[in-house]
Amino acid sequence: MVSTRQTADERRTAVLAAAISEFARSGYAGTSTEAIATRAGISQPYLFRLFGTKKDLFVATFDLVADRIIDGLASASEGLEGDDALTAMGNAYLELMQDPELLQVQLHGFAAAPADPDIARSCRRTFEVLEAIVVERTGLSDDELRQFFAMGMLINVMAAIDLLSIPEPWVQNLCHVDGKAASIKSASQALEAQRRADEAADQEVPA
Amino acid sequence: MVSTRQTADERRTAVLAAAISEFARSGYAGTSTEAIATRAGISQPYLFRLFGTKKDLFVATFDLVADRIIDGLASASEGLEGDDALTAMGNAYLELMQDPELLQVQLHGFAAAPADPDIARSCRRTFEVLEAIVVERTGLSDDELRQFFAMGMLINVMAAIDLLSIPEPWVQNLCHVDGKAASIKSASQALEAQRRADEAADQEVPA
DNA sequence: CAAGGTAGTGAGTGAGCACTCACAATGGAG
DNA sequence: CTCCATTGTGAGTGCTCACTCACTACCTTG
Repeated sequence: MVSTRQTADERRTAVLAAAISEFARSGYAGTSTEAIATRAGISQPYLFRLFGTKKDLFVATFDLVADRIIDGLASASEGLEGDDALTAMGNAYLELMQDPELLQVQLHGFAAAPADPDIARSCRRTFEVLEAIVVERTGLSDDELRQFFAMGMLINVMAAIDLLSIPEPWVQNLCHVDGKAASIKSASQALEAQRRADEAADQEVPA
Repeated sequence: MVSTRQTADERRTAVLAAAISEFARSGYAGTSTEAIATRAGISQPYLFRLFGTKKDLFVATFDLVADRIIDGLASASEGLEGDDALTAMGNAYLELMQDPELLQVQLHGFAAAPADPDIARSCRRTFEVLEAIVVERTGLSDDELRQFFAMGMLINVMAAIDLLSIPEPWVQNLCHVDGKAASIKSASQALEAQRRADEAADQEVPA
């Protein structure tokens, strides 16, 4: 091993990065702590020393993802207000599809909420904070606010089921969002590339 | 045992009913076949005889849920067109929150898609069929179509994280959909009741 | 260089899981 | 009443998983 020692905090951020990738793919119940530890380059016992419990790690991962998304929207709309802030935030959320892992982790959190009150709490908190910042920046009406969040959830799902890489016409109807076809197209290519990489990785493990 | 023998098909529908409940709560990876078999009142080996594989059972469950949702929208909008069909379908989807299990299964399917191409295929097929029927009945533009689906995904997530039972003001902003506060309110009460029943069930098992 | 705290792991452990096999009960057809 | 196909199960099997314990390697401070 060439690697030297790191501080616990450095390791924690490395573990969280690995956890985002693994949880994004397989969700809370479907991901093993072993897989995360291996990807992070540490032993599995040390992962437990750093995070205590698989659930604690999942909640920490989910919260980190939420913070990143919130920061993304906040910084994209910095200094703007009204419709300008709205379109800036919409574009920012759309660009998250280029790194679909964040959206997939969020979706897995939502899905896991019925089975675990701690996860449910984190989900609600995410919504609450997002709602507050969107309202503050855009002054949206309830109806528009709801539509904004709804579009976000649709984007989450489209990232999860990889709709953008499907060339059929009914997908086109759903996906050229607000004339932002260009940004979605590039997101599509990034998605496809990652999908391929993931499949390659899947082949390797069983071999 | 008082129970008499049933045909395999009767058992299969009983198993699917049990699977909807269990998968809704804990998702594909988080649900054990044992739990489903017990709830369906059969032994676990027989479940495998009836469905072959856990994944086959999950896909069958997901497809059944999709069919129910599709049938619900289709029958609600029967003989209507344009805006009438649209609001009828919207209301029908909203009413699904009274039985949130269907929406939760759907969400778990979407979340599980990145990890499994068979599940992903089922998810896309669901979208494709829904898109076709909504377009046919309502003649919606791409933009409106997208908004309709987006609202559906938001409702899925709201059902999963149990937003309706939260009395805080920021939730009110999101939830009194299109003046249909009444229908959402009643859905909320149904949700809360089930939530309580589930928690009671959770207490019993460990005891 | 000694001491002590922090980073890090090898080797488990008990429980739970998907799935199997050999076998039993049941009911209808002849 | 007797076959026999179909329904149904008890008792595993091998594997994976979350989590633990006892221990070592390293670095800093005095």
